[in-house]
Amino acid sequence: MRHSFMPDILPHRDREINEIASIMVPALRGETPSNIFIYGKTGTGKTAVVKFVGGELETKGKELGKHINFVYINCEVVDTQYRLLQNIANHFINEWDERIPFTGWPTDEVYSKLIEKIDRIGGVTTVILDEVDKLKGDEALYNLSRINIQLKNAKVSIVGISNDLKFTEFLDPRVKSSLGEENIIFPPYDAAQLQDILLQRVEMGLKPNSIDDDVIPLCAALAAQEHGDARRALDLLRMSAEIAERKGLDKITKSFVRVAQNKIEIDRVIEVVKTLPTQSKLILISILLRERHDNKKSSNNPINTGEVYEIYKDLCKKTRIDSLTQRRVADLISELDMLGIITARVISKGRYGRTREIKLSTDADEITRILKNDEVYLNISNYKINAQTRLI
DNA sequence: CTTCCACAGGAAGGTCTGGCGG
DNA sequence: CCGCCAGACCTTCCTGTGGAAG
Repeated sequence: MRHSFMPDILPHRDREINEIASIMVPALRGETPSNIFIYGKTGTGKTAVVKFVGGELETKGKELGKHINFVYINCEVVDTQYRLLQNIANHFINEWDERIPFTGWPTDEVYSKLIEKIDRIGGVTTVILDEVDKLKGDEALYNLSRINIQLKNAKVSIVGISNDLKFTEFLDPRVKSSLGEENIIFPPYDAAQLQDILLQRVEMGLKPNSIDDDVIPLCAALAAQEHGDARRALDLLRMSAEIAERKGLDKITKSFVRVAQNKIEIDRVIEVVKTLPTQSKLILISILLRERHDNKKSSNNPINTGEVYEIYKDLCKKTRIDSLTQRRVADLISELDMLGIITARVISKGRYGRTREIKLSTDADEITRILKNDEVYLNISNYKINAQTRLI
């Protein structure tokens, strides 16, 4: 039930599979397929579909005695030109071949070695670049897209996968046109489709009758809200199952899904808060202090940018950390908003100006717990805010 | 209808770091 | 080892603005 598991049947992706297959199929005749660019949000099945089609073509190729190779590279891991070339080259390793070291060679030498290797093997090689947007610099893409010019005996095509629709906008135009010969967009799954995906996995992974009827619709609905992320849907189901198992129960119920959803959310917040840079932490703590002060008085006046900045400045003074300008702090507040740990909405108070209304989007106690052992927080935790929103 | 608050948020430019080619 | 450059991170300066109050 892990999302990394790849089933033989990918529900609701027939159109995409056919489309990609029909673009790639010239490879079976030894021709170069067009380069493809694939877009889609996380958990829309991009990687699964491409790997699936790749696998099918590879076996078909073997039947027909054609050389068809697929090289899968995740650019988040392999993010420089050198390592990209090295990785592709080392994919075609065999016992009499030398391995290209992970550092030390000039880049062009790796490049020519790669050409030599691909040429010797011949046939059609498809390089799949997952998360291409993570690749540093477009030189690598440029070189790779022109590799065919130097090949005598082999063909190379490229499949780029990205979840950033705007990725190509700031790409070298030459790379853009050569990579974007074919564009495919993976739409998000809707709730009904997610249900089918979950049902398929349930059949494979769970005993019959171990699941309440309303569990799958709930998982699907929650994941559909999360831009139709199948990965999220599977995670929810798997975690609910694990929770049930840990409790020694043999039936998954709706309430476990809620717990799982909550846990996923908290885990995310923990991860984000822990890795926040010092200044952002201070800002978050300022909001936290202010919110706590507010609750105590049970007066519920909203927090705005100016207030946060005042508290923040006080905190900086007390901890002898250089304070940033309000302009910068405003940006950091937007950043916290984007990370989903606070919500900051622009409102107008008429005569009394325009500002952003800031709220923690996670429970204040939860955040306090996360920060409990934090170095920055420890120096501050004993401060409170008085009626004039000054730090005491 | 006008005023005017308390910022939002764009533009441009400075500083620092880290990677890279020579 | 050095100079160069991109990109992250900030500052300074700025213009723009929703809507309650007058």
